[in-house]
Amino acid sequence: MDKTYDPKLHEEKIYTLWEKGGYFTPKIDKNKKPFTIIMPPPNANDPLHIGHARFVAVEDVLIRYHRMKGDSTLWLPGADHAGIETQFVFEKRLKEDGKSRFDFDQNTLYQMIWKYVQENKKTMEGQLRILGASCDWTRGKFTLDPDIVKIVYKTFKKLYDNGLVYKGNKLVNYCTYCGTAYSELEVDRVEKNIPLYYVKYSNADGEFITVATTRPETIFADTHLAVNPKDKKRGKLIGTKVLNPLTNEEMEIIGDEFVDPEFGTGIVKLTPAHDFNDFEAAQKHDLPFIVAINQDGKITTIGKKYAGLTVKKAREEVVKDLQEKGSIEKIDENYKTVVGVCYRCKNTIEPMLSTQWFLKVEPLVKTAREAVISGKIKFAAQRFEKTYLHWLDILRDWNISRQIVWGIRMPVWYCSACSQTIVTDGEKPEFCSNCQSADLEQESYTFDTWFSSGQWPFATLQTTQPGDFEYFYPTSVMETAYDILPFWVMRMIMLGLYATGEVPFKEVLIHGLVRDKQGQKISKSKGNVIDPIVMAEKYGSDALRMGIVWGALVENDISLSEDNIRAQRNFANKIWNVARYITTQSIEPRAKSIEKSKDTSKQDDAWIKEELGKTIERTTVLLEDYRLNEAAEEIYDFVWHKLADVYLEKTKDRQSEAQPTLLFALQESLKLLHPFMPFVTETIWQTLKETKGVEGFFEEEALIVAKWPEVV
RNA sequence: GGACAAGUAGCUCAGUUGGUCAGAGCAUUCGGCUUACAUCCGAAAGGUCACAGGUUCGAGCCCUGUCUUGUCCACCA
Repeated sequence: MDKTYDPKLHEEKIYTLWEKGGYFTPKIDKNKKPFTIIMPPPNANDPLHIGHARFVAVEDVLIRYHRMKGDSTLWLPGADHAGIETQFVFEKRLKEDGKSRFDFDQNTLYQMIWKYVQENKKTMEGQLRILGASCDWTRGKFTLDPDIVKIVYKTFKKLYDNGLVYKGNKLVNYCTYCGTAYSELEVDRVEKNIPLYYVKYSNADGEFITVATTRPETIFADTHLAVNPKDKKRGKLIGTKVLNPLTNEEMEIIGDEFVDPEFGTGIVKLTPAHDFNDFEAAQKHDLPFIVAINQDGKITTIGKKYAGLTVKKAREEVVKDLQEKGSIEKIDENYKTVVGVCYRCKNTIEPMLSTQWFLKVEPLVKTAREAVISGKIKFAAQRFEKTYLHWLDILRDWNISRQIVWGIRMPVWYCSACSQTIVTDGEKPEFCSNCQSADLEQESYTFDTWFSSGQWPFATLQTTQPGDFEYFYPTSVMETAYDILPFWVMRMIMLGLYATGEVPFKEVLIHGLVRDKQGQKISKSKGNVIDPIVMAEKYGSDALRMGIVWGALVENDISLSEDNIRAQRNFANKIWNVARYITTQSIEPRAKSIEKSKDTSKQDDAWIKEELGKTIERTTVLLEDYRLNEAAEEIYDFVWHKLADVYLEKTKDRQSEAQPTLLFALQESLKLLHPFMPFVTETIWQTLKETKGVEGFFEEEALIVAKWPEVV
């Protein structure tokens, strides 16, 4: 054994040993308990980042622990095509080459992205191996695998047939830069300083009222104003008419309680096609929906002289014109308001009237709520239960269609002859079910990525091996970051329950974010990125993983510093040297040894065994409780400060006699530490197996499948 | 405007139902190249556990209020 442990010499070999040994692939055994984690499939558009390393660290600990406990343990890996995310990344690359997505047709673009994603997927899987993920590659799935897609289609058809999916022309959150509609979850709210314009609206008699608005550029499309009917001052305006300051068309003032008399001037201009409040009010009062802004973010032809201008430009022009007419009473330049921006490109989201596919969430929300309240699904950290229920409360019908290329195209066909809509489970119908025409065209929209990944737990297990679904579903733990709780966890629960009648997982373990040394969020722009692969190469995967787990409770954010990782590298070296000492030192009594009393020796032996027992007991309890950081500290403390610092030192002059105890303590320590630091522990195990003089120890063929220690 | 966290040694964090709970790692100081490891060993220093009340025989741990920080939610033009 070398003087220091060098991860580079061992990690790759050890991983190959595991993978070739088939240890990651569980056998379905009715006499054993299954333990299943479906890996949150990393996006196949970028290399892994430090956040991925955290889920690997946490999930692999659980997986290896359960495997050693003897459960039929499945960790199912995957890759996510990550719809808009990937297209966004890919378009950036196109832009670097001076191209855009509009230079290609739908199929060509799809093929190009496909190729790009396949390469990334390979990289990503290689990185998971570097990190030591003991997942079952024979069951690996990709979200665009044909059999997965088939299941997504099936679920969609079922939802459609049950009346839970509908196509509707509604107000949606539309990003004119990404060129697609989103659900409300993809909209970020940011506070912006936007001027509030006070615009005068005159009536035929020359009297005027003032309306406050942040969006003067849509004034030409407005047909109504609104006040609160309970508003004593302005209620009497209801039914009266004023003139549109831009078009001079008559506008009626209606009454609706959504208007806050205290805000602005207590009078609101209604733009039903571009504002959620106004949309609702317009539906109630049967008002017209006039589209003022196109999906390309420019003013429509209705805007006449403003037509074709961007929203920003149009606003300037309109304000200028209104000012010339003397219609602007004042401008509050310091007004701050919250506007929706695209979570991806950060540009302003335009509420737009658009025909999209929606999922009725109400019945799904009901069962999803029930599953958690009844305890069928538990959150390891209870506080997230509240967050989850809150999300369910505010959920609206889910827009599941996206106007992007990269994704699963919706299995919907339109008849060119009679415009019949036909939904299938994937196959193109031969004829129109209504008029028998064969002239059918497929919907160009793709599914929201989360619609398919929401089906991931059952879709994967239904397409891996026969019997998998029956045996491994519902899965044991869903371990993922808190920022995708509403996007993913909530949807998996809703869709899992709908499609299978069972919960997709019994427990949700939420982990926090990885931050930098100062607790700052990690981002490329801040330049504080920690590359997990670089860290693994520098200090070893074990050190990285232990460093991550060590930091804080799983559910809390951790501040990761290189110091932290280095400390764990040192620890890996420590246990390596303990093994080195025990097996390579002369076990003959030292010349200068002092005779110790039998009693003292016995006491020392009993002490280390007792400490070991306590460590095993505590570690096991802590692991069951997902308190990985404490479990890690427990083992660290035993190995370093009890076994090495104390017992090993105390027995130096009687090593021969203490050898069985030393070997036993080392063996059990390796087992305890293995889930956290799999490479160094397995390396030692494999080395010691070959070593003479350790008969009766390290007998299992590999540590990864050695039996978890029990207290004797 | 709500919700949820967190405020404990210089730094990053543990402290599970109130009674060796005042801890760990890193950093610091002092002394050691002791034949497993200098990626090391030995020793030390360092906190009125945000603040103010309260419950209790006893409170970082429970209750009330305040302050600070962070995150999330929210259709007020």
